[in-house]
Amino acid sequence: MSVGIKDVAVAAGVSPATVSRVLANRHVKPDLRERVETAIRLTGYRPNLSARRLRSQHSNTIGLIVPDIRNPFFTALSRAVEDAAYKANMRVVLCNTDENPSREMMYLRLMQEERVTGVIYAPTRETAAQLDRLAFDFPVVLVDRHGPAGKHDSVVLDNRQASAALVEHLCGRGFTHIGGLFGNTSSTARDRLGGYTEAMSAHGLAPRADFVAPNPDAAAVAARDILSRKDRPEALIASNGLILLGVVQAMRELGLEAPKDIAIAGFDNEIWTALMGPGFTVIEQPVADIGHSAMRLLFERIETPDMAPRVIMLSGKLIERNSTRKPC
Amino acid sequence: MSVGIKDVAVAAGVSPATVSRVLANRHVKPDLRERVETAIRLTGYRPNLSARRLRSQHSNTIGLIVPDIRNPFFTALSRAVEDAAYKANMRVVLCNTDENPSREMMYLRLMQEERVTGVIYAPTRETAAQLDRLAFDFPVVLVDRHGPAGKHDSVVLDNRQASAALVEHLCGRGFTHIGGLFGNTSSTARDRLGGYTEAMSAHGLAPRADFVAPNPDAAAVAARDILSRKDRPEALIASNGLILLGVVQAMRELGLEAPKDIAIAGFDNEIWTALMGPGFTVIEQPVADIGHSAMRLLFERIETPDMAPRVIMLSGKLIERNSTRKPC
DNA sequence: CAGAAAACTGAAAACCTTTTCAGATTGATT
DNA sequence: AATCAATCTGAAAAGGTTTTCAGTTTTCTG
Repeated sequence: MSVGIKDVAVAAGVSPATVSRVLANRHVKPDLRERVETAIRLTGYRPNLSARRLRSQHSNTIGLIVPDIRNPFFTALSRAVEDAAYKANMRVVLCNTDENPSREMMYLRLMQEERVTGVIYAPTRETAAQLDRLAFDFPVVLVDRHGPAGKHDSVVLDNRQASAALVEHLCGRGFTHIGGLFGNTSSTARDRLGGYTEAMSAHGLAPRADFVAPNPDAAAVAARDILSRKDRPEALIASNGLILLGVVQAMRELGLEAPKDIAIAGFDNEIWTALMGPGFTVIEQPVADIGHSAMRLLFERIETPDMAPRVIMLSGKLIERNSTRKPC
Repeated sequence: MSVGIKDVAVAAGVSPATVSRVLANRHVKPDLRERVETAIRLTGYRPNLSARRLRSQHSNTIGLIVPDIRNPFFTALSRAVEDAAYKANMRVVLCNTDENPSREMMYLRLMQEERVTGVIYAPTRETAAQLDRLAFDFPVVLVDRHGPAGKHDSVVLDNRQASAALVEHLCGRGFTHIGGLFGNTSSTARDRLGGYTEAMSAHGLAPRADFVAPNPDAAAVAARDILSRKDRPEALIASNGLILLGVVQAMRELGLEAPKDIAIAGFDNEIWTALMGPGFTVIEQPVADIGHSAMRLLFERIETPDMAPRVIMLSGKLIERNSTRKPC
């Protein structure tokens, strides 16, 4: 029914092996090659990737495992990964874990069954912690989040530095009572917390951090609480774009405005951060760069499996907007 | 090296066929099944999906072809599709076309080679137009956009109605000079234009439509022009979320505010539309529903290949916010 | 309890390629 | 012109599973 390499071979008066070689661009004499190529065109042959993968033992597939593609950071990441992948003639299969360790495990198992060439993966802290106990048959590059101390290839933002930069910025503008609202699932949130705490201490200020599931709704609930406290902070740092959104929502509900009632700073330079209200001060992540770097690391790891693990740390860029202006 | 079904068979003292049957949950006597299952556990066997696909001739893979995953509508759609897919034990491979017909063709060809079970696809108008000349070996469900008159399974918003609802709403609030900024690549934008034009005419009003590539930057450029005209409209409709974003950006640059200087309405109920400025009046699309319906259609088509094509048309929901309040 | 039907199992074929191996051809070198 | 190396080609094996076919065991029926 479907036309295979054999049919092409017959049509071209040649052996299947030769057709295969033409397809793989190996040396076959011009006249034969010619005949095969027209035969391919005539028969409308399309290779069967399953067969090809089975025999050649590599899948041309990379897995992308992220918490939730709806987080704009991961959306942009996935786009970068997909572009790089298809340029290298690879497919991307997409997996959302919802920060759920058991979903993570099931997807990792799936990647194994799929015999993927490699995986790009943003693990929860829980799974990341036992990452070296897990042994994979494929290279894994962690992205946005790291595993146990430098044991795995990874591409992350310099989160401590970025977080500290936010604190510096707020201090520079005269704020001293600076709160932070951090995600509770990722190493990234932890690192941002670390940078925040250190920088606060360095300025002799008392850190005051809260933790929350990294989604707008949960963040809004927490933010409502923080913003309603008697000792409401003068400034609040949100540890990612979704949490920032929750904070903004809570402020709206409480009728508060930045920077008049409280200064706000966060992560992820989503379009709306520039367009909404006063404009929000954020750390911009080089997300396309993160994606491309991850793919590069992956390819290099495939090339040279025994290389020592590498951690690429990219720096964020502080984008100052009016949400952190000191109200006169 | 890798443990296969044969190794399991040996370990269990049984034939490979039996192992296969256990795996596929077919009738095999309890004691054998037991032995096989422990053998599987002991050996750490993981099926090889390529081999399985090659032999069984179905791939458990569905392709998702969208213009750009970064468009939040398609992000949400992909999430819905992925959820449904993995529930049905299928993988999703993701393809971004950038509204580029040649990329569309290459991805469709790829889907063919991948022998996918089916494809969910948001085509450009250009490719959609010749969709019945293309013959695929797999079922295709169009989503968000339709092909030539009801010839293909598809799930779309009732775009004409939704667009008309926006016009009605604006008329009801006393606006008469209502402009529209529409995308220029999709059937959807066309339909929204149609609804807009009709509804305007029905009210004896003159439609005034502009067209633009459906991304924020292009939309901002066009919007700057529209908003700077001497006869700037009293109200402006943006035909999707990205274009709405461009409009908002242009307004900000020009120092205009909704609804004071101009009323704004659009499509896609992104979080920011509720949170930004006055709150933006939009048509909310039941995007998760669209994704699930598409998957359902796909599965039913696989089940019953000869069924007549079906078009599911879902209605949008008008969400009134203050961007369309009549300024006193 | 015999015979028929049903359920179960294993050997081997099949799925479609790529790859290996060996043979054949070509081209270069003496 | 003969030899050697290099290049090219085809036959056949291999990759890991499912499926078919046929044979065996069990269950059911009368």
